[in-house]
Amino acid sequence: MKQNKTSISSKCKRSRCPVACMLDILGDKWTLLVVRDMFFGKHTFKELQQSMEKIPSNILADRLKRLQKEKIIDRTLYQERPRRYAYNLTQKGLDLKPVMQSLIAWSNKYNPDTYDMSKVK
Amino acid sequence: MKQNKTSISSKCKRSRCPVACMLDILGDKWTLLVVRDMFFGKHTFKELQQSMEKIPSNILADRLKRLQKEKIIDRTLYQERPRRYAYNLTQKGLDLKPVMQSLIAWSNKYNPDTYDMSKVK
DNA sequence: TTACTCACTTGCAAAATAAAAGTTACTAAC
DNA sequence: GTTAGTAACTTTTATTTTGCAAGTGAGTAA
Repeated sequence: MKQNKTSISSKCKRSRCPVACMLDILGDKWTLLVVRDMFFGKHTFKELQQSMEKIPSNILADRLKRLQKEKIIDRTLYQERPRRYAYNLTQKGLDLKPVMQSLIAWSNKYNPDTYDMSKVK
Repeated sequence: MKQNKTSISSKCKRSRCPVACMLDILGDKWTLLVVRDMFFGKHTFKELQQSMEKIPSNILADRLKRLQKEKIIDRTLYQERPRRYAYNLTQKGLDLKPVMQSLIAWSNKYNPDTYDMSKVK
């Protein structure tokens, strides 16, 4: 047990509120972009690094570790010699789809400059 | 016009992707907690400051300014002498409800330590 | 032997966040 | 009219996180 501030669960950093706990994991500018890319078929470090927002490689490495720790993605060796790894969404990650969809709908509704992503289905 | 990196809209900081643009506004640990509190009837600086995650007052002030700038909330003087202000969700803010709901559902599904928020309807 | 690629890691400056204390406008109590 | 108190912020300073550039290690290909 790490903290005991009148018992906040070990999996919840600030409170037991579902919104707060979700933000403890995904609340930053990059993590959901990595998840988005994986929904769109990007799986390797390089592919993720090349997407248009140009995530710094140290941040990408850090976020991939966090996402693995949270079991939102997993990493598998898909090729020995040379070793190559593929990141994939777990069921927990795939279940973020409704979050992605609603947030995309909101963005499209209020920011006409954003493009259509109807590929996410 | 601020930037012109082969034309990224002035409202989109990193790209025109709806996910990225949403994260440019709401992608941090606190902003959506403020929105959550307003969905639950908190309207004054003090009420927002007192919620259980204990947001630092400078961060709260900053986020309230950003949310106003983005027209997700507005600020009204509800009492002269002494001056008191109330923050309220605009329609744009209210339209974040599906995002909140899906994210709460995801959190509840995968983190059993999070509590029920069925009040958000 | 040299050049190149992928998947990271390291170092350092810049920016954002956190905690505490301070400010302004006003009311209420003594 | 002086002291105490409150709401809504702001300021200061220290700590943490981020961003950029460069570097590393395992392996391939020429």
